[in-house]
Amino acid sequence: MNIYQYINEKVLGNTGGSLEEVQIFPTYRMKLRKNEVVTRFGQIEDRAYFLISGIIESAIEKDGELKIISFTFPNNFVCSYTSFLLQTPSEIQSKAITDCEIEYFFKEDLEQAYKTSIVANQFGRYVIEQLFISKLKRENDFLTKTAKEAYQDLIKDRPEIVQEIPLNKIAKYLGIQPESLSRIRAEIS
Amino acid sequence: MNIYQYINEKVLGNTGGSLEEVQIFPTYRMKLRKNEVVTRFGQIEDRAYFLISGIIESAIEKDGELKIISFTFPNNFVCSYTSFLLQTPSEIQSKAITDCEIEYFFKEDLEQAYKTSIVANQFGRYVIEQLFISKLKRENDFLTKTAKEAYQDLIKDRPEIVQEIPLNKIAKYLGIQPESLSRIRAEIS
DNA sequence: TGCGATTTTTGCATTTAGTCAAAAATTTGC
DNA sequence: GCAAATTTTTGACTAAATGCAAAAATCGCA
Repeated sequence: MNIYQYINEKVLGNTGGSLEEVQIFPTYRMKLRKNEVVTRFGQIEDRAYFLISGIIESAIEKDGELKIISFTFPNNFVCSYTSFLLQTPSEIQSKAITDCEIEYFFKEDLEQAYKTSIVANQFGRYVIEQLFISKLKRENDFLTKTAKEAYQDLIKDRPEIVQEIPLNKIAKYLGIQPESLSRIRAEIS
Repeated sequence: MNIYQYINEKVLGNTGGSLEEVQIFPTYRMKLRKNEVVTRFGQIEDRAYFLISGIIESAIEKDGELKIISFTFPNNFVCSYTSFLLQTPSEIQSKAITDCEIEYFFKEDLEQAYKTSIVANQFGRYVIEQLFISKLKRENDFLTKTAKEAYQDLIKDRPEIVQEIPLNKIAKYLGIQPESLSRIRAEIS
């Protein structure tokens, strides 16, 4: 899937047909090698990326340690959103953790599209709605689950993460240390 | 401030002028007494609320205990967003913790406006963008701060919460027990 | 003003997660 | 296929937060 297909299917709910209506801004493609950084700390984000293939991790940094806020799988967007939206320095770093293929577009072109296109606005709204819902779920998890419950639910709800991502990264995503996750795993089995 | 003024100023960036363009759907008003519930667990949300005056808390429930996800102050929206967006049963309960005055509108009217109005789409996008940014900040807090740091930063960054909200609710917002917050306070002073 | 309800604090035993160090297991690149 | 690098596990100890119970302080309002 590419961005235009995403808009056509996910945003507009079409199951095929012409993609003319959804070409609301130009898009570009690039490939990333494993470990290549997509968006850097301190940088002002002027693009948003759509993941065609591969996996990207997004992390924040505290006292020299990385804390992971998300793993992005294909057919989803990845971006330093706060930086993109407010044009502030990014506190998020996104890195390819496998070879990736991505499609991207520029904030400037998006803003231009927003001025005249309802579809563009529906697109921007839809993407942020989905992201917001995922963050609400995450807040819920932090408030209500022990690390053990969170890990068990991750196995159930997001098996792709447990299968594809090393445990030390999963720990940093759950907000605990790798040693703690290792002990939780020992306890479970 | 009311919803139309919010759209005119915050979404469109106007500093005055006619409100004709921003009357994209009908709005309604109501008053709430302290402790009155706005949105209930299990209910499918068909409205979104804009707080004119007062304070509203939104909470989720786990093992009979409430965990607070937000305190809403005037000139902000409050809603069971996941329920509103996906039309699923609400996992969030919102309650007036002071007497409140609120303005609200119906999802149906919003959806209708989305079909034809760019301003409506810009409005929906803007509101969710702001909420998303606030949840990103909260995720950052959960991942990087100890309870003590979180409380100290709350005093600095959101003094209105520390001033207006009882400590047991603040604790449940920070993800800790009231006893723990009490000990943190004792330690600080 | 005073009394009951609520909120906040304190004490103590327990649980959970963190830290640091090092061993074991696994993966990666040549 | 093997050595180096990385990831995962284990051990001993420490720090942080919880649960429960009860006392102290504060609030609401009649």
